[in-house]
Amino acid sequence: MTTSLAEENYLKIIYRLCEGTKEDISTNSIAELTNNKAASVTDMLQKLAEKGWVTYQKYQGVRLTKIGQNIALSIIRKHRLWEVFLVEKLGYNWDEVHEIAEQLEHIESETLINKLDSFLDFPKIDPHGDPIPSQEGEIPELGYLHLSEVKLNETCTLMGVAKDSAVFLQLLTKLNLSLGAKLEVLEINTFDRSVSLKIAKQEPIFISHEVAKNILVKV
Amino acid sequence: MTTSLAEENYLKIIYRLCEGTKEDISTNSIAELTNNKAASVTDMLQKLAEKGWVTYQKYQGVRLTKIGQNIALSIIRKHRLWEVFLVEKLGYNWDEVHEIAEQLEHIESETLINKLDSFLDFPKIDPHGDPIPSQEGEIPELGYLHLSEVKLNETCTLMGVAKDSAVFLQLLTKLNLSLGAKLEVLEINTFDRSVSLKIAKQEPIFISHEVAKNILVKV
DNA sequence: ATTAATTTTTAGTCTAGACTAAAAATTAAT
DNA sequence: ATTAATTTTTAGTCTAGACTAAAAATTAAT
Repeated sequence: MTTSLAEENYLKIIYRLCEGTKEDISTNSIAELTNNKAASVTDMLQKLAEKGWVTYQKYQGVRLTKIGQNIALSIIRKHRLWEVFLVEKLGYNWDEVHEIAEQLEHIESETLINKLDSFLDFPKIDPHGDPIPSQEGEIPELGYLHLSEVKLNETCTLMGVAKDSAVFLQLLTKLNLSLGAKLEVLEINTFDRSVSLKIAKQEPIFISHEVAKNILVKV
Repeated sequence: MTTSLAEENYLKIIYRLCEGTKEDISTNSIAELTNNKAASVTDMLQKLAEKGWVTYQKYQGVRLTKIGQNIALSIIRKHRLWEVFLVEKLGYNWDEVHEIAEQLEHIESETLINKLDSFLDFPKIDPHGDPIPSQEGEIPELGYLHLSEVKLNETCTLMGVAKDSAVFLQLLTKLNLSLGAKLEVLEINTFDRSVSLKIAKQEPIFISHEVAKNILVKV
């Protein structure tokens, strides 16, 4: 069965919302991320349920079925592989690739994405540190922590980001925070949970809790 | 102004029909290539005229305006650059890339296509020998002949094809006819205008007029 | 346990881009 | 120069996927 562009976007967003919660997903939360009104979401959920890609009960929220998950994972796989291509081969920065990959992820060709995978030498993570699902939909659990969870005086390595909006990524770049950076938590302010950080041999920098929450690290 | 997928496909096809004729383009000819009904085409032509991309007079046919031409050329540029990418970088054969490029040509990003161009080292022709329009919409006139126009005993070089359906390209591949091949016209049969050909040092081969017509050569 | 607030769904519209059937214009044939 | 055949357009529908406003269900607050 084929999927329309709109359907693919819904599935992708529902997948994202399902991650990290066992709860059913609310209509409103989907509406927010798709930039649609709740009524439009209800409409689409009924169609997706009809096609067997989500389980949906009126007023009770929605979850992806196994098939729905696989569709979502294949879109995420495409999105992340294209991001690697854009950064590695075309020389884009990590904050510039999201919108273009949002378009490329909908190109439909099984062979294309596998040839691309091979051309890129089977990368395991995208330019933001997010894992790339395999062709079978396996996605390695990397077990990263949020920088905001790291304890005082511990050291860790920056492995990825939990958000890839351009402004956030540009801020990290400005602060010299890039994938692989070695970090040491020098200070955690109890008042606002802002963090003072040392990056390798540089002068300490200062980041808000909001930023720390969206940085993924390995201790 | 932005262009929808449907609009882009119409402009591309109108461009193709405009090439090689000074006549206005008929509704039916567009309907045939877009796989739509004539009534749907009329509808769209009115919209395109409204937007200033074609000049259209009821019952009198249609032509692209300068703006319409530029849009069409930018789509063709994208199509052909992606084809080069698919063949050169991902290892596709020339008969496998058309459908995928039909999707990729609609990806919208000025920077993307220029970075791709540079990554591919500014190719001048696509894998079928078709010229790639420049960013400014310049398209070099290559002045190729159809193989069917070459005279008896003349030699020429295969520079491109006038059609890129998979079956046609597969036939050429089977006959060992590829870009750059040196050809000699050994015989032209007056009955059906079929042609006997010598390729470099190989045994002569035999092709129909239909095939000869769709092969582009430089004498 | 009601009532109020919030969330979700239903009912009814709208637009792009397709369609069919019928009408109108053009072109071809006598 | 009419008439017949062909092409094109108009008028009216349909579907996907959005919307608003109102109704219904759920959750929160007394």
